[in-house]
Amino acid sequence: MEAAFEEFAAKGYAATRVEDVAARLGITKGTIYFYFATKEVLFREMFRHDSTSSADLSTAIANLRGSCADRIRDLLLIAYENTANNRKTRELLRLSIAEGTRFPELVDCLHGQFIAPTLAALTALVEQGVTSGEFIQEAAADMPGVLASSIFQVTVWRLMFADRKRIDGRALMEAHIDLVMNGALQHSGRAA
Amino acid sequence: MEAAFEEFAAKGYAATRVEDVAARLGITKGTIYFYFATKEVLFREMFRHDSTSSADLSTAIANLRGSCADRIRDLLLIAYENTANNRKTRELLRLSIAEGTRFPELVDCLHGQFIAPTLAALTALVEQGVTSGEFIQEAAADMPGVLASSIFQVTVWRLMFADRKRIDGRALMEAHIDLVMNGALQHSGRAA
Amino acid sequence: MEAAFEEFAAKGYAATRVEDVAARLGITKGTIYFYFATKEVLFREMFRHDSTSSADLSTAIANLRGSCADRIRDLLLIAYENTANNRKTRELLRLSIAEGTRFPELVDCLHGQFIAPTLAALTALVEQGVTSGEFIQEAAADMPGVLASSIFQVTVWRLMFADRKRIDGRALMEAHIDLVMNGALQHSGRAA
Amino acid sequence: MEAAFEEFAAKGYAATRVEDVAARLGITKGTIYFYFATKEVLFREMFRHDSTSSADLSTAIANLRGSCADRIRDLLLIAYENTANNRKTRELLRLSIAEGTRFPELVDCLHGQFIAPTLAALTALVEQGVTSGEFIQEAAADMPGVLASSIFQVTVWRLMFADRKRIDGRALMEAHIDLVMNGALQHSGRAA
DNA sequence: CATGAATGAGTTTTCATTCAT
DNA sequence: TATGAATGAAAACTCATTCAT
Repeated sequence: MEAAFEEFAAKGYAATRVEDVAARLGITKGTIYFYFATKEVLFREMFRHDSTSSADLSTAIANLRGSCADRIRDLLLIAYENTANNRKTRELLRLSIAEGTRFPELVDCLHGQFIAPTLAALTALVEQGVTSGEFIQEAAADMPGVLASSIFQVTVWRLMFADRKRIDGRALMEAHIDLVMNGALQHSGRAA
Repeated sequence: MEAAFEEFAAKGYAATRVEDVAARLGITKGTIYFYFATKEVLFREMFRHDSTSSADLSTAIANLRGSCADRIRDLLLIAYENTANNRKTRELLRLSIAEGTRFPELVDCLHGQFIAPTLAALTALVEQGVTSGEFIQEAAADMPGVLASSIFQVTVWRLMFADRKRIDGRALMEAHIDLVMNGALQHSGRAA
Repeated sequence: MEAAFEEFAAKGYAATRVEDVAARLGITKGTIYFYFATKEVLFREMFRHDSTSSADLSTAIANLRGSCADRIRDLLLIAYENTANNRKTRELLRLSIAEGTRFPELVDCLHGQFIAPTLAALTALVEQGVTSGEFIQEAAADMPGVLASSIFQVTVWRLMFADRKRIDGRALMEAHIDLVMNGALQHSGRAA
Repeated sequence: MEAAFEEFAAKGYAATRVEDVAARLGITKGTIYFYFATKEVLFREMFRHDSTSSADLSTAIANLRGSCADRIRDLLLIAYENTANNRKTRELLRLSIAEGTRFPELVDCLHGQFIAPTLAALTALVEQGVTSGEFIQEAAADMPGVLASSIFQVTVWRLMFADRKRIDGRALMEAHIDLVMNGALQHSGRAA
């Protein structure tokens, strides 16, 4: 019965009433308590369930083809679709930010499911690119973090503004990747 | 009495008790209600007060010197200090994400105070850079958004992990700016 | 659970605590709120229930026998028993007077249940009496109102003085009817 | 400062806030407490003041002229103007009915000021009329009460319905007096 | 005299939780 | 399994009352 997700996502942990979750399912409070000992347990299990059930990246990563830059681009776009552009993941991030102080393990769970694997894959690809001479040496250490940043940006933007201020997430992702790869400065010799 | 900020930031709107806010000030509930009609009013006024009172960027922007790239770098570092690296602003962002559905005007207030001015200043600087030939034409449209993304990233990271997973925000900011300016690819001719 | 009547009748709307009503039933506050959304709803439903549930006059009216004067007398005595001499109705009138400004629909409800039907029945009987020549023409218009007045008087008297100043309601009713029918003046020719 | 009357009359004792009374005077709560020890004292003094300050009937009674029937009619009309048709007295009656259980002395105060004197004067006039042969013997005992009843009726009607259901109080009073004096039955010989 | 700030006991209302059926 | 009634602890909010200024 993890459509409890809808309620918690919409109102937050404290403001959600167990009865609301039940009502959404057309059942009564009592039934919820038959399956979950407390509201907190319900929240935890919902969160764990929803953050675990998502498609994992490993197969996608294995199927990447092309230059490192290409594979990074594709990986980021996949990650984008799975997180910033995926309502469920986005709302889990909202809950992580909102209730993170109260439920740190859940935040770490989300980290382990989405953030860590993505950063790890990026790190691997970047290292390959440096080894193969595709990327400059100095960029290696920070590239994974820098590349991932627009995913956070788009996610937060959507959580904050919903439909009030639209943003073309995919275009921003692509522009971001492009700039990080090629740079914005006119002169082509390396500067800074 | 806007140290109500501490309580709301720590526990969120719904989970904060008016009495806790009072206790933090060494006064009683009744006194809070003498000044604020309801808990909601207290929250709104706290939020508005704290998001308005912050130092504005305008003077900082006026004092920027150097090339466009230099000024952008300095502007972003200033913005970083005022937002991702400023506890109050960071927590306001947490509240915006957590309670944004319930209080959209507050989210928009925060946007008007921090996000919009920063993006506007970045846009102006980028345009200057394009006009002066410092930046390539194609980068212009997306650079402001792309440049700002690491601020979101660092903010969200800190909100989620607090001290559990440290991040060197400033270093990431600088690496991000550097990469966006120069690019990561080895070959110096423009690609993609 | 309309023994909430007792509490509201005894103390008025504002001075009655939901907890008192619960205590009278040997249950707790929460249970009251399980059945009634607010104290106001509880009051409204109690009032409506108690003013509606009372025995209606229609059958009693149908069974009246004798001259118009006799039937009027009997009708008034029945009305007296149902209102001035009926604790529940009396207290509903108290609440109507006390809380009428706040709950005008309830006052009108009481009017529709008790006052209007009684006045209508009286009017019908008086008209019959005039048609049949039993009553003088000039008395017709005002008789219903005049006849009913002692019911108000006795009710108000009891509400004000309870047992501190006793009043023989029925005797006063009968004397009232008798006087209205026959007049108090010695000379038997019609005067003024 | 007995315009506290307005507040208590409008909302009843329990629902009136001391602050409302102060606000009506453009002063603050504290000032009220400078003059009156408690809300209850304020209410009592207001009630006593307003029920005492009214014009007394004694001089009016002394000035009555004409037959007993005429003097009774005039007395009742004067009483009507002073009570049923006088907003202040009417509202005091509302308070007597509403808060009578809590403040019985006030009810008795109102009785002593308005009801008892009127009934006493009526009783005296009726006795004169019986002695002089103007009224029939049998009517004597109940006439005062019966005559006064329409005053109660009109008062209660106005308290309950305000402007929602108008009533011509004076016409009803006069019709009532007329009927009690002359009777409604066609045949002029004494019946019942 | 008058006020405005402060209080704290009390009241309405909410809701997680229990449990007999 | 599921429910609906019931609870009680807690939270929002109210307001009579106090009192230093």
